[in-house]
Amino acid sequence: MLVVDDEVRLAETVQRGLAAEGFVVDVVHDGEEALWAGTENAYDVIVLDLMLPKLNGYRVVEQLRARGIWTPVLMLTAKDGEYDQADALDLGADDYLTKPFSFVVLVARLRALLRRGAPERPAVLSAGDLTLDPVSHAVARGDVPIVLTPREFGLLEYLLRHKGEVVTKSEILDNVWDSAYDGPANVVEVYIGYLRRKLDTPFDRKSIQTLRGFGYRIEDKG
Amino acid sequence: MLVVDDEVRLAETVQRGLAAEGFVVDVVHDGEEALWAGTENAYDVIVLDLMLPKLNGYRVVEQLRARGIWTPVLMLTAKDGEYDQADALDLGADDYLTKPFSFVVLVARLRALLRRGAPERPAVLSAGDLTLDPVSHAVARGDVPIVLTPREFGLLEYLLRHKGEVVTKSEILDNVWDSAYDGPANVVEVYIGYLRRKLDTPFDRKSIQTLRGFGYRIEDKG
DNA sequence: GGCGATCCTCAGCGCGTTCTCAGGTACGCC
DNA sequence: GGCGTACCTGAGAACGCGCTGAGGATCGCC
Repeated sequence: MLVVDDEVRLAETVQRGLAAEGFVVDVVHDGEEALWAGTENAYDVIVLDLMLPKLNGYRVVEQLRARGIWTPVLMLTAKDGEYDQADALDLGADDYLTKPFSFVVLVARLRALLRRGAPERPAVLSAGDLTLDPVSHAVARGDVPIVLTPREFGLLEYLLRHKGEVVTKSEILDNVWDSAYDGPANVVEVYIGYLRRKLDTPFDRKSIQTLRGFGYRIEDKG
Repeated sequence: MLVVDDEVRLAETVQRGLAAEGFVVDVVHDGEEALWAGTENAYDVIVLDLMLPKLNGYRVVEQLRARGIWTPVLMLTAKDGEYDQADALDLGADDYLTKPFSFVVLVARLRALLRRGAPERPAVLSAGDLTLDPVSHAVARGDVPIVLTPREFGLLEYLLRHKGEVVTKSEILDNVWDSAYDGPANVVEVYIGYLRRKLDTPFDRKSIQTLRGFGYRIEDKG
């Protein structure tokens, strides 16, 4: 468990109390340390103050989620406005607690979070061992990350969202390219070519099938 | 999308968040309104609190299902006892989420529901063990996929859409070939030949029958 | 300004698809 | 069985789709 709070004494108190409850607790005091610690270690839960030096709690959660880290986060907030709570939840926090809080409530909420386990990740698109995470903009073949340009990413995302279906070149142009675009449809072929090069070498796969006269299709088996 | 919750502020927060995700959201605050709204409108998904004035969530789902309305329902429950969740699913809910929930989880679950509910593809055409899926442009004899050219595919699709009927060559020319085509009607014979070769070998079938002087017919038994 | 990354255009080529044609085959009728 | 006609099929030519490499335009960054 990780506790992040810039009020050193409060953090230490919480740490001692949680240790007494049987938790193993790391403590850091600013947003950058929190991000680093949260990225490097597989905590089961993170207690995160909203007001932090260097990087506030919002940004820490945002960054963690963007990196594909879905450790449950309990947000501590000194304010109690509706917006702050909503913002926290929007950004991917799983629960929040308004300061000042009672220690037993904190423990109860933490236990609840642990019981629920890590939240289900937002849908990750996939085809075989090829994965695409729309949230973190990450693409990988198995464990090997693949770097795509924005256009390539958009094209692959569209194909994966229509996995198993045939998509025509004009459908692709309508949905992946700007509506103002009216150049030759040949761009699609070019970008399919780029994608194939990145997705299939050196993996020796044929991710994207051409159906001559119809369009393209990406299959579930990848 | 319909959100039903008697906690007005929470409902509004959820509405705002979902709107930001691109959903169109109606909100009501008690069970009777929910039932009415759910009956009158064809929502793609309903988010339903369990504890509601007038008619609780269980009853709403029950009533909706009894009326033949199978809109996917995600149930929100403040309790987290095993029984409640099981009850919700028994009564016809499609998923549940325990309060408090994180927003990203809600969105992820909703997307999952929409994905699950959506795949109602248009009917797959078939004749015996021969299948043709207009969406994926896939043709198969049993489990064995068959690759067809666009012209062959169009011809087979037309025959299957008139399964059991006799279609004349001129009908085929009018509907499968471009209207500008005015060459010899012999092309139809040629393509029937291509199809037979691909569909019947090595399967030893006679998919397409010739009715001399009238045209062709494809039977249900394939 | 130079440089790299990204996006797009263009022309050439390979090859799959489409269609034509001619000759062979099978059906139906007398 | 013989004949006419409708249908089938193999070969090959013409066409056009899709792939690719080269290169220009634009933009952000050092």
